[in-house]
Amino acid sequence: MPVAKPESCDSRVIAHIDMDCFYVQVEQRKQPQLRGLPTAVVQYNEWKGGALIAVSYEARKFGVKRSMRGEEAKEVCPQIHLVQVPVARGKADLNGYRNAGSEVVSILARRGRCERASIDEVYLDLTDAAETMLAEAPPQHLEAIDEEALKSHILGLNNEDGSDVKENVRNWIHRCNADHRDKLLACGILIVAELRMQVLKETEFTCSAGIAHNKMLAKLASGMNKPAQQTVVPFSSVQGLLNSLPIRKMKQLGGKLGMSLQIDMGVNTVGDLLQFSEEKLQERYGLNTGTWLWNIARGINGEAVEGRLLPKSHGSGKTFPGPRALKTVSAVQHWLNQLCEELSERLCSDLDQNKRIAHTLTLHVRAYKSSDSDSQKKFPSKSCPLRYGTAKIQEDAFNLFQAGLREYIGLYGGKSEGSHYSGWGITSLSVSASKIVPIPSGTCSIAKYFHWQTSSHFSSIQSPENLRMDATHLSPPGEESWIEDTIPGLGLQEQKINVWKDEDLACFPSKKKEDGLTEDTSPLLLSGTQGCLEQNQNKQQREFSKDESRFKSEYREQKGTRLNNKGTSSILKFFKSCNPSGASLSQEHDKTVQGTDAQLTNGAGFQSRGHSLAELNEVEVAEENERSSCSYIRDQDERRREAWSYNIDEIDPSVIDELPTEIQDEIQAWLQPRKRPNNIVKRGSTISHYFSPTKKS
DNA sequence: ACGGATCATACA
DNA sequence: TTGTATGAT
Repeated sequence: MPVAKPESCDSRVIAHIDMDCFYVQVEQRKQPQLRGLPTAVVQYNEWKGGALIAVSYEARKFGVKRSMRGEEAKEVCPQIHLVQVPVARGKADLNGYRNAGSEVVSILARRGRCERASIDEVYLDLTDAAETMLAEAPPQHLEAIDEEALKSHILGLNNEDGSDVKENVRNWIHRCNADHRDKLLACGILIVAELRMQVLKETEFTCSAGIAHNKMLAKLASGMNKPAQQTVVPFSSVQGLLNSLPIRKMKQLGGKLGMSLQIDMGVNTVGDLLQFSEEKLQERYGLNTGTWLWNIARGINGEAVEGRLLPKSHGSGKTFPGPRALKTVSAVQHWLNQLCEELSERLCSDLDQNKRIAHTLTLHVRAYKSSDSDSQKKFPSKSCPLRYGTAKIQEDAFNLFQAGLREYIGLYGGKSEGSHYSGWGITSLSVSASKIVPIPSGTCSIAKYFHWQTSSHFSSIQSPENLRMDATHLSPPGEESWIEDTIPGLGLQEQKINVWKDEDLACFPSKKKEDGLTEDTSPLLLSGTQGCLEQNQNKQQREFSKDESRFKSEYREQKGTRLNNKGTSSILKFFKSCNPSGASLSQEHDKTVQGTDAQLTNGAGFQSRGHSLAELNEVEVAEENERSSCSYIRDQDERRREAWSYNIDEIDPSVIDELPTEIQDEIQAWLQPRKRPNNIVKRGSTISHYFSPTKKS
């Protein structure tokens, strides 16, 4: 998560975009006659009308809530329209929503670094765009302010009784005596309003947004005025906002950690945290979490917006509640096959569209044992190298299950194979694919080279040195050759030639959006004049009094959580965001490579420092690939030093000042490493009980 | 023994 | 590296 005490003078412009009841909107776009009507999306219609997973704002007026059953919803709102989630292979199929989310992301990524935070949320770093606007076309001098921007909510802006709210907003934006931060936020208002209109125009979806100086505040703000509105958090209103904000409303504090703060420390609002010294918080919650909390209390949150448009893993799962628990191995096998089919399909799409390959297959199972003494035991997760091809994934997943089952049952749990009840039941199955890395673009020949030479693991192909050599001395392959050239590289996972049989190649190389699963995702221009956003001025204040007791009962038992920082590479992002061309969603990693030339022209001041920008970019490109392959984060700084071939400690400080600020920040971060080992825990302090009451110590 | 299906990330 | 746990939507 976070850490590192970031600069308290954080003048970034960060936006959090949140789609309004997204699944409902997707369904309403498919069935436009549902627009404006109370609607909910429901899955699994058979039991009590299914569970609601998204509710339109019209339906919310009637008291319909998420996590109601369909029948309950009908009771409070008889005229509600319930739309079922599509089902494929006996399970919910969310592909339509995923694809719709991608449409949105590809639009939002146009104006700055974009991080896909979930299927319907993104973070944007609009700092550069705002600074540019401020320099070239400052809002103060704008005669006309966009209507959508004027509808913004600005926290702390006092609207006197008779005053025209929009006029107040206009004045705030126009204010000439504003400090730099407020001026940047004013630019953010205009940019986000424009982006939201663009999203509406191109996708027919409305969204809400928060605009602030960091992710935490932007996220907080985006939920304050929904739907289809945006909220701004000026620096001057931060502390006032936090002082009365219930602790659980803060992201990451909605669970056990937040409950511990409340019960163990008497912290009810974020403001209450201010009483505690950083040391005190560290003492109780560890160095990283303690520092993070200390910062949060002050509205400080240095987490960077990651430039990531694609998910880092894919999963397919299903639950089998209560009576439907699976009790035979063959039933498990059947469902595993279904799940693996879906997963395989998605992996093929990812490979085809994004040129990425997953390397690890993981199986998660939830099970119960009826009689056994320790029915508390959990079914162990298992993972193995991922082999492409549906049949192989199915085979491997099943093997993982059997391995897990043996452990779970205990060394001797009757061998009731086949179809006899043996005391256990499976209540949840899921398969997932992770460690997804881009196919090294332009490294096909290098892949061959290392293929014979080393025992060839993919990661070795992607070490910075290798990539650098490649980028420097080799030319990119033809469009068609990458497949043959890359496949040998794939053989690195033990299996050899038969990895790609005919069967497997079926989905390749151009498995289009067939399957009928994905609705057509072609952006459609609005027919007619749908020009105005919905005017649902339902000014229901965010009630901060929800289900308070939910956790209190549960919280009697155990431990907490640790929040940590991770390394960031803003340098790469700096160059990325310098590239003005819109990010094609399907090629985000390609862009980092191909963008090299364009980036060369941007870096101006950099070259004079004795290192060609070409070198720098190659290194960064390599590291981008490496980072995506995860598990290298720890060594990143060391690698950087080696790659740059001089000691970071010897950098002349005066040189740093001339670099772009984003890079300055990064270098500062290197100079004073941010992540501290979290292992110092005092005995007898709250933390020990917080972390492991039930088990071994 | 229902909020279901996905995601991300930290820690041991 | 794998496996577990937490948290969010």
